[in-house]
Amino acid sequence: MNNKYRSEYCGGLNKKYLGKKVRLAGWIHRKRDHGGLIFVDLRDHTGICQLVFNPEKNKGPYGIVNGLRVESVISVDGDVVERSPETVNPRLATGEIEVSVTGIEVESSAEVLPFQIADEENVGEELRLKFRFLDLRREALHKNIIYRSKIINFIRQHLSSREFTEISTPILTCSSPEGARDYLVPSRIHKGKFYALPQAPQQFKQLLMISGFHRYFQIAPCFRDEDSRADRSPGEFYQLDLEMSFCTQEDVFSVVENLFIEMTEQLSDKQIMFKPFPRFSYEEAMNKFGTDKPDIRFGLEMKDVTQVFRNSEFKAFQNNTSKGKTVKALVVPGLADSPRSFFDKSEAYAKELGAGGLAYITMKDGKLKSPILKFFGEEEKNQLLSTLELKDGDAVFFGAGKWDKTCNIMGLMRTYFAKAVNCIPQNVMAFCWVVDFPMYEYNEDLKKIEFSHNPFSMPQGGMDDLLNKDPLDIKAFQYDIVCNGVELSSGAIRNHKPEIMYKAFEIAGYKRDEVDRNFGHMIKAFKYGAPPHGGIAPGIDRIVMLFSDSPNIREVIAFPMNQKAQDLMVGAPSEVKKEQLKELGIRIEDKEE
RNA sequence: GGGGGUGUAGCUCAGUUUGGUUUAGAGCGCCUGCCUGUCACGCAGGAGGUCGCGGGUUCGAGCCCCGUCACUCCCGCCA
Repeated sequence: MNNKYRSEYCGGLNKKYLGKKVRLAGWIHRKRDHGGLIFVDLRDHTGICQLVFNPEKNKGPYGIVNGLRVESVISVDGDVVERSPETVNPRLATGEIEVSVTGIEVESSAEVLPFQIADEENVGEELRLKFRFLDLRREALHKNIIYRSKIINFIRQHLSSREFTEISTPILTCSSPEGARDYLVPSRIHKGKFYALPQAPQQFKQLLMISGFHRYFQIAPCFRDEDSRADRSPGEFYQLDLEMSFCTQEDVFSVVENLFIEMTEQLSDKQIMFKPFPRFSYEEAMNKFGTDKPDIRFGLEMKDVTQVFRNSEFKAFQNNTSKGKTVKALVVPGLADSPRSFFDKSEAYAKELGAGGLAYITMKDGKLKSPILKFFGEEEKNQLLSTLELKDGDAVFFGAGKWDKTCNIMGLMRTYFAKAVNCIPQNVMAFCWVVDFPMYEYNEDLKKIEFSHNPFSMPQGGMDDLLNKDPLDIKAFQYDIVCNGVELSSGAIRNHKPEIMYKAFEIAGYKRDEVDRNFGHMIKAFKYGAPPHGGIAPGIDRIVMLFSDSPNIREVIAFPMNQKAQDLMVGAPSEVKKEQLKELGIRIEDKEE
């Protein structure tokens, strides 16, 4: 690094350099002009160092820096000198010394910036995205991107030393009928035909297992043309895609748990709440937490009280005790004394989520209190008390209706109350596995049975289950890993047996020739000797988000798109020249309503 | 496609409750001047506004009403 621009980095200077001549290069972070003396905080990627420009000692450099704005790029020569004790800045790593400048070279003089780099003040996202190269200079974002690099580097080293081979898979591939909307790329050579960008390297990684690669991973770009969320960037994102051959579900769990535990311990100061990671069946997760991505940093588990109201006079509950319906209770300590307005507000939120209402009972001085209590018989009250184990100060909220919808709503209320009573611990990682996902689900709109996840997952009972069980009761070797209520990934042990695959597709309404047409290359591959295999693909962006406590996925991506899948900096997507379209055989239809 | 929030100086915001203080304010930034120990330097002065856009109500609209656009959060969607 000793070249014409610099001999040292700004952040590395200290008393050891006293008396030495150094050359530094970087950005003018701040400038303090005292008339007869100018201080400059010079910033490079390692930190900040104070430069002093004194016109009595070196008139030239003083005059030049005097005319520069912040964020201009300079290279300076100077002497490292000790600061007098009263001028030491303990907040700066280099605060004991400063560089008395003897020469300066202006590499780039900066215009007035659209927003300030040195300030931490919030700037509107639109402007930040438009000037992303400036936003990336700011400490918060800069730090995140470096952290992301560290995480990815850790993953590479960890997996490479554990028999995993990193292999790239195609970006231009072919559209598949399942799943998300594809991004299409027109073919010039084959007019009217299209490549698709991969939604995930799913098929390729399975083919790699068939190719005998034992264990594969990749930091894989994935493309899905779906709408964004705070934790879901539009268009493109990255997965840690991994797959293992001759493995069971346990083997995958072991590798992934190990990875996340070591990553957390080595790259963060966060505590892992539960080791090994707890496991919940899909059904259990729904029943206790009302979601398939439970946040287990806090308790507040839901309890099922359907049986209590089987013969109740209270019809609002009794009507929801038949098959497929449920009555759920959520006990929240410390809310019994809340004002009426709190309960009203909570109910309003529940209704927003689609609940009919939000009945509640409070427990105070050993007595139950509630507007609905008069509808309950003595036996019901006793059963409730024993089921819910109510303590003084508790409030219990009820939800009743169809099982999945009610679980869902009460699950969201659980999070709502957790925030209300402020019982979510910070700086912890609560990982868990959700297992035993159903193989199929019933689509109410289309009145048909569909795959609930990946069609290539192995049904737990194999061919036997497919032949003999109610499809909706069949479980798959399909699992999710969840942390702090964020779904990091889905994974599965795959179905490597063609006959079971045809049968699985048949149940979802695909005829044999349809399967051959859409997935023929996969089936064919499975016929030439396929090892049992399985894997998982945690989202890199979400991992970095969790580790860096970022509220938003754009905070961990160097050049993200906005909510409408536009890159405001380069202006993508953009129109293209007529000639380009013509070459591709594409004509744009007039926009019409 | 649907629902919520936001939109006022280059940036971050106040002003909107209850329409009427004149020339719509503040901090930061910017420009000019002063300043040799600051580190968010300080001091003095100055420039900078289609109050997102369009329409309406009114004697009068940044403020009320309708529409629209942009950004954002959520639902749908994302095996």
